[in-house]
Amino acid sequence: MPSLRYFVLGLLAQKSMSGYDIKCLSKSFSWLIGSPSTGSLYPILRALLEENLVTMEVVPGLGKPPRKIYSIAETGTQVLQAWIDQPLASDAPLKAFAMRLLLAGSVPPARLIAHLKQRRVQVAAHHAALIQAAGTHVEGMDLGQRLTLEYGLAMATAELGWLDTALNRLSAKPLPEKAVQSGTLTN
Amino acid sequence: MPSLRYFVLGLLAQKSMSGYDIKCLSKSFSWLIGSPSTGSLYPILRALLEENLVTMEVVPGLGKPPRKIYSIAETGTQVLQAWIDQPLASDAPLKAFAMRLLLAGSVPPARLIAHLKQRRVQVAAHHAALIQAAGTHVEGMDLGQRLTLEYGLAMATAELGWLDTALNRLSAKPLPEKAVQSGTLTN
DNA sequence: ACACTCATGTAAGCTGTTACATGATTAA
DNA sequence: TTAATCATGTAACAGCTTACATGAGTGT
Repeated sequence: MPSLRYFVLGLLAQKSMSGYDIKCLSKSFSWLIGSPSTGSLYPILRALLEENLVTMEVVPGLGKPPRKIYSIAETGTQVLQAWIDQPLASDAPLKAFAMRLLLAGSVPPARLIAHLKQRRVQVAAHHAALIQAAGTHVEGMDLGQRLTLEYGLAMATAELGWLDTALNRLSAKPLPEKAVQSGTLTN
Repeated sequence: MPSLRYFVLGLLAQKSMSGYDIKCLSKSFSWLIGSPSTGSLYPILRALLEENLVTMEVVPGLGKPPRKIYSIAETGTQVLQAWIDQPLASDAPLKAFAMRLLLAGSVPPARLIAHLKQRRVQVAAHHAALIQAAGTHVEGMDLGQRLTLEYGLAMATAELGWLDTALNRLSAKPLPEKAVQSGTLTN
């Protein structure tokens, strides 16, 4: 589960980059994923290099500090694939899913669709659990619990909606399952 | 930033409970918040007790193991308030917001509204940043980046929508007199 | 007989952050 | 000259998880 390690490896699979580049790129998605600190990023890069999962080339900067450009190696792609192939835990947080989503380019289309479908099942389960929680003990719930429940439902509904549209776009055939009403996510 | 510590304290502010109760309750919201492991929960409870932020009473179980019921102490409410009063960081993850939302019962209405407004501003900023990222370099983006961007936009839009409805509901009813006395509430 | 829920706790370890340290280049 | 961006790195530590350990009752 050292997810950052594989996340970095995955980014290098998309494109050869320096540690600094990785920081900048992940900052764009920091709301979902959070960007790694230098204290974790650089040691990870060195470890990946020592294990021969990546290669490194020093590119002297033109009026800038020299940059260490890392590229994924053959062993690295295999290790990455093995990591991506194992499904996410059912209680995986949004962050873990978003991390894998960002690596979609390294995933064969069929597997990508499988991942999204699996996520759909898990989010639907959490959605159902929240609805059930709302039904069983609404009486004894305080303001915080009620607000959080609503918030969770809104988020889950939105995610289900997005997953459905994304799946429709990515796959030619229509979904056999009943589509979720997505009126709540319009704005 | 030992958020779990204050989260536990906050739950005890809502209602006196045992460690086990806290685990069960937070499991209901585990998708958003994640439920603390025993390895963190029980040591936290002991620490809170030793610092006199909570009190403890052993209730012998009837045909069940005895339970240790923790209640918040006066010092605890003060410490909790001080923690809640400081605003969330602008890059605070969804999880951090949901944690505070669950403690809404301990927050005076005016402050709760201020928190939601502040969150709205931050989510709107991230939403705008994603849109801008989409505009500036759509060309050079791979599948993963495009999907993650869409996903982030869908989530941010949904959250903004929920925040707006929640704010409308919360600010509608309670204001017979002037509820606003400090300028920090407005945003 | 076996496994599960209720209920507590500890020890070792992993993952990641904070804060520091370096140094060159460019803009106010 | 002061600060900011680019670019790399380390050491100390915080925070949390995993896995283990205990034990009574309850269900199959």
